Parts: sequence; structure tokens; C-alpha cells
Amino acid sequence: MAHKHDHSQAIIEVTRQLPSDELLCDLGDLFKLFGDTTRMKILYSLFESELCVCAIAELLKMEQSAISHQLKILKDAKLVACRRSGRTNIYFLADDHVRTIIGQGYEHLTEGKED
Amino acid sequence: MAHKHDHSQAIIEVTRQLPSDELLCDLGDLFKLFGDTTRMKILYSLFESELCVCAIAELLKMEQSAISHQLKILKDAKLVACRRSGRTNIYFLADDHVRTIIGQGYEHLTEGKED
DNA sequence: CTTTCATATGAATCTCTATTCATATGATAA
DNA sequence: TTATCATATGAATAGAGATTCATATGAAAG
Repeated sequence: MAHKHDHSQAIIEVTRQLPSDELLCDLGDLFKLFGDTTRMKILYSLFESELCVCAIAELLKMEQSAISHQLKILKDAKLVACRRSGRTNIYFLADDHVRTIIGQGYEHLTEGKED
Repeated sequence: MAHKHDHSQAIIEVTRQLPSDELLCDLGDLFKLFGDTTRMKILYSLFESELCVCAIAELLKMEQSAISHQLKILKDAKLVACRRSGRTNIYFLADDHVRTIIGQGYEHLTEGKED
């Protein structure tokens, strides 16, 4: 009611269809995981093969610590998982939605070429 | 070569398959757009119907200015577009990938219920 | 058991970004 | 033309998050 012209009907209708705040937050949080270049590179690397932490660090030319921190975030979100092998930790994709979601983004970018 | 154990072969292989830095950055930037609750709510609202700025502001109970700023970001990214109608600006979805991408995220959330 | 290697983690820093406030723009109505 | 409404926008602020540094943990080798 802050403005003069009326659209209360549209608002009521859209509100009815809108998912819960909690779900919308969760959705934002999910996509936030993909919204960082480092995490994107990590995920893309794991598309090809499972990798240990220092391999990813070398691959991306970044510090091991930075990679570990990001892997923790991805692991907490259950997008990746890891297993021990000797004293290395080998990470791999834990969810195939990752491929689908990133694939959709990829399509969007490669189709709409005019920018 | 910062570590002792060797995985240069894996690194070479993965590097070969990895998209360019530019594409990976663009992908990150794209998903960053979905990684914010306010933008997510705006996009979800536009799923249902085209809306003017102040309708979105009322709907989300946020300031008009905040909404305008976010709409600009979405518009620059060509995810939404707008048309003039009198003195109101009516925004609508400009790209159907938006629905697909968010839909995939939605599925991921609603399927994996254990958290 | 001590040393070394691979990884994890806490704290600090720095950057990025979302929101707010104030104001500008642009269109319509009077 | 002037007043009003709808939106846009620049600057400032505040908060979140990514990286680094130093260090802790944990496993294996000697």
C-alpha cells in the first residue's frame, strides 16, 4: 500500500503461487555454491575424474588451504564427498544434479552468444 | 610440483578437458545471479506474471530502490526485460533457461530431503 | 616413537555486494 | 508548466564470504 496505483490482485495471486521463504532461501544457497569461480573449477575438474586435494590445488594453481576451505563448503552441501586413500583424501562428485545444473548454465551461455 | 606424490598425469588429463577460464568465470557469474534470495524471489514471482517494480517491492516487502537495483542486475544479464506502460515499468522473464535452471535446483532440493 | 607428508581449520584480512538514503529522471495529470 | 507518481541511480554503509597465514590433525614411513 505504499504506492498509489493498485496491483493488490496481482500481488495476492503471485503470493499464492510463491514457494515458502525457506525454500527460496535454500534455492539461493544452493546456487550460491555454483556462483564462485573456484568452486566452479573444482566441480568441473571432478566431472573428469576424482582427485586429491593437492592435485586440485596444482591444477588450479591455488593454495592447498583455499582448496580445502572450498571443498569443505561443497562437502557440507553434499555436492562432493571424499574417501581416504593412504594419507590423501580423494574427492569426487556426490550428486548428479550438479552435472545437470551446470550443463543448463553452460547451454545458456553458449546459445545466447550476443553480449 | 609443490607436493611429493605425483599426479601430473591426472592433472594434464583434466586440464585438457577443462573449459577456458573465461567460460568458467562466465558460468560462475551466471549462477551468482541465482545465488541471492532477493533475486530468486523476483525471478520466481515473474514465473507467474509480469510485474511492475512497486508490485514486486510490495510483494517482497522491500524498498523500491533495492528492487530496482536487483532488477538492473537481472536486466544487464538479460534474464529479465521490461516495457513501459504509462509511467510504470513492467518486468518479465526474458529467457526460458531461467525456468529450467531454477527447476533443476528445485528438484535437487526436494529430492534429497535428508539434511 | 619420531619425522614427514597430506589435509584441515581458526583467525585475520580484504574484497565484493546487497541495502539504504537521498536524489535524479521521466512520464502523466491537473 | 507545475505537481505528482513510478522508477532509476550514485554514494555510503554494512555484512558476507574468499583467500592467506599459521598451525593443528592424522596417517604412514623410517
